[in-house]
Amino acid sequence: MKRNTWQREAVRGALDANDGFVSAQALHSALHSTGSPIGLATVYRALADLADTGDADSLQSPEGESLYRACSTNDHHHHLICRNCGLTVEIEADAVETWAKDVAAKNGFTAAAHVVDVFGLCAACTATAAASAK
Amino acid sequence: MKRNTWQREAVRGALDANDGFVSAQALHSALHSTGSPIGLATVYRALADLADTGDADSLQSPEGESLYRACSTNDHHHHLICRNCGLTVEIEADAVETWAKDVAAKNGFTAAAHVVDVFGLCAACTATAAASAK
DNA sequence: ACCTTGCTGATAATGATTGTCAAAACCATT
DNA sequence: AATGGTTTTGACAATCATTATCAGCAAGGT
Ligand SMILES: [Zn+2]
Ligand SMILES: [Zn+2]
Ligand SMILES: [Zn+2]
Ligand SMILES: [Zn+2]
Repeated sequence: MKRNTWQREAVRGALDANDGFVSAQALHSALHSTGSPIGLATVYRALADLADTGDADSLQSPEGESLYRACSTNDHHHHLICRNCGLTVEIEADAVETWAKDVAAKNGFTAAAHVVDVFGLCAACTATAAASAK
Repeated sequence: MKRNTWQREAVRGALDANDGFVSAQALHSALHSTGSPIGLATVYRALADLADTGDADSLQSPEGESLYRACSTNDHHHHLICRNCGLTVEIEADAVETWAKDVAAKNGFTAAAHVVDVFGLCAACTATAAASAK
């Protein structure tokens, strides 16, 4: 049976309080800074659970770290992520969905899944970068 | 200045000899098994170089490992990868390219890059899986 | 051949993630 | 509210890929 613990709530809450994708380590730090004594391993476990049940999305950062996010919908969708501040925009892309399905089928592949993420600099970070570059 | 060493050639050659994406570790093992005394750190460095110069493509496996591949073209393209045997098919997707550019621009993002990969089971592996499942 | 300087490789260090396991927390039941 | 079977936790060790060190080697220009 699956039990309810304050630790799980804490992780879920911390995820919700965050706009963009966060690493397990970052989330653990954030929780600690608010006085929570939650353990690191527990944060990892809670995040893995949330990802399993579809309550959170996860992806690999370009550096290979696992990042997690609580999304507004549990429907399949993708993300546009600021590589500087982590700001994330959820995006739908029916065109990409059908394209992925087609290209897999045309090549005889089954059980196809896909990874589609766009990384960039958000408007705010772009402005900051331009200012500091002068 | 950039020097030519047999180590670099060895890594490039080993990459070429391989159909799909490989990890640095796997490539190092493969080289060792052919009697090459090349060092692990050197394999990592050579692969990073090849990826930098566009002579190799790299991506993060779903498990977070960095994988490399020598592609037939150095033009921008994506991959359809068998998650069982590693067979890789290079795919172009102009539609996806413009979509990625558009979605970034429409949200005020600059310096946009994207990660687009399709994972599945190739025809051969699908057949094998079906047979053993019976 | 000589010299300068980039390259190599054995090894240590790093850093994220997972495994361990006794103690603590849950929760249905008494 | 106390009990007991089970799950979860958390401090810490263990993994595992990747990177940093740094002294010795070698590529290329002279
Ligand atoms: Zn930003
Ligand atoms: Zn999709
Ligand atoms: Zn296959
Ligand atoms: Zn592309």
